[in-house]
Amino acid sequence: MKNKIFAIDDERDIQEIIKVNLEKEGYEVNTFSSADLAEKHMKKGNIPDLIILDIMMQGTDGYEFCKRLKSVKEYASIPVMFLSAKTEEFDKVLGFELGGDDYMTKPFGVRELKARVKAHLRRTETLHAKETQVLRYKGVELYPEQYALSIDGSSVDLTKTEFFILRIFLENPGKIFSRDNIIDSVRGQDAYVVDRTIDVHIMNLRKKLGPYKNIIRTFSGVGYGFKE
Amino acid sequence: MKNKIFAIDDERDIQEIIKVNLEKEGYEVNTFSSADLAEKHMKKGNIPDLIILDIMMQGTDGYEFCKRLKSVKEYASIPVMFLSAKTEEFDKVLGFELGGDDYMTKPFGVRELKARVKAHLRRTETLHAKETQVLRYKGVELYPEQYALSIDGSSVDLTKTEFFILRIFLENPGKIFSRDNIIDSVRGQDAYVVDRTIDVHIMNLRKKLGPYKNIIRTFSGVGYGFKE
DNA sequence: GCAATTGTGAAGATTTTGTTAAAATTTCCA
DNA sequence: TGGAAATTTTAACAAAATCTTCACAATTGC
Repeated sequence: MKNKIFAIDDERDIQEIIKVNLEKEGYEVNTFSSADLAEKHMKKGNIPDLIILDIMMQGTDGYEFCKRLKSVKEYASIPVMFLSAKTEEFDKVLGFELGGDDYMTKPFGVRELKARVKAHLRRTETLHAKETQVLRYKGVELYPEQYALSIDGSSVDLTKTEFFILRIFLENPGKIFSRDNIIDSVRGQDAYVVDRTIDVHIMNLRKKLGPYKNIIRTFSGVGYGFKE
Repeated sequence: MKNKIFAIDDERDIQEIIKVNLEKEGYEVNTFSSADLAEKHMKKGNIPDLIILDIMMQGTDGYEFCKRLKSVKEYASIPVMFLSAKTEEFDKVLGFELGGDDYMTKPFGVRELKARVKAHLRRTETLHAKETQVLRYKGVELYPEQYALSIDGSSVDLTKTEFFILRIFLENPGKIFSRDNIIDSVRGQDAYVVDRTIDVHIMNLRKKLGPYKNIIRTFSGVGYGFKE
């Protein structure tokens, strides 16, 4: 999923440079000419993954906005990169003191900006919990990451081959696979086995599927498939 | 608890400036004149919370060191701040590409350095808190900060390799790791060992797990994993 | 009904893993 | 720094798990 970035700066040119370049990197970029506008947008439930923030602006200035942001638990973990014409060390230190995560000075290099943005997002993405994928049909659940099958909640062990066969079925409901198709996707293109071998795997799979054994259907003369 | 910082730079003066100023802030600072020395220290179990890294050095240079660090799961989350006389945008971008988290150019302002260090530690501390937590499953308790394992209350010594393997299992319950996955997270990306080597580590681990040896399950043709 | 196709149990072949001991490497300590 | 101890890695073989085949029974489709 695309990472969302807010660029808050009262100069249209800067907004454009940031937007164009970061979108080229595959980010979704929203630009705002003031912190107040950005804040309004966030209150509507539009939460960015990173904020690029000018300091001197009409209305709420960057420092103030950052400080406010970091005091709200929901927003505190969003990285804030200051981007300002203020080059004094004092200004930078203040930015960090108020909770900022980075500080770049104008004029800035686009490539450095992109690199820094990427670095911050890299660091935060581990925080975002990864959800495990599941292939499900009724009480049958297959967890690709875990090579595991659960039938009505209780787990069943599969062999590697059984796992791959069941997976191509669940990934392609309705599709019928010939025995060649099946063995190809499980063992690679140039593996040859006797047809009866696949039948045996199917049989073993059906045994393990218990009450759901009929989700694997036989199409005489054609092959096997999963059909609801 | 004090945050530990490694400052790696071949100039004694720089080392001193960093050490003195950051210690004033309450950090524990270790200085090294080469990345190789720092790495040796880390292998002994001395893990910093942040690394300040020069680029041009004798032996392994900063870029190379950073890249290697980020490829080892154990070290990947440690923030790396480059501190270099190389001011070209290209150099900065490269630093970030290799997994760096920040880049300051020499000469640098001490106050800005302190502010940036603080910002990085602020960001990682929540993550870090989780990392030093005890990993527990039934009577098995793993203490990440001391390579120690306790089984039903009595402590068992683990070797470093055993510790890391057990840890990735306990951190990812249900997930299955191939032998390559395992050795990669323990030794870094481009380490090659024979498959049977991992089996031996697993066997030794199981012996030490005593009554809980079966929490490490074998998935034939796939790898190993921890499953409740 | 009959030929073709599929289901099934068990035996055999193959692959994968477990285990031991010894070699190579690293770490530790005097 | 040298050498002992600890650790990691490897090789060789045993054991286990998995896959494949075969023979024949059961089923399907015309």
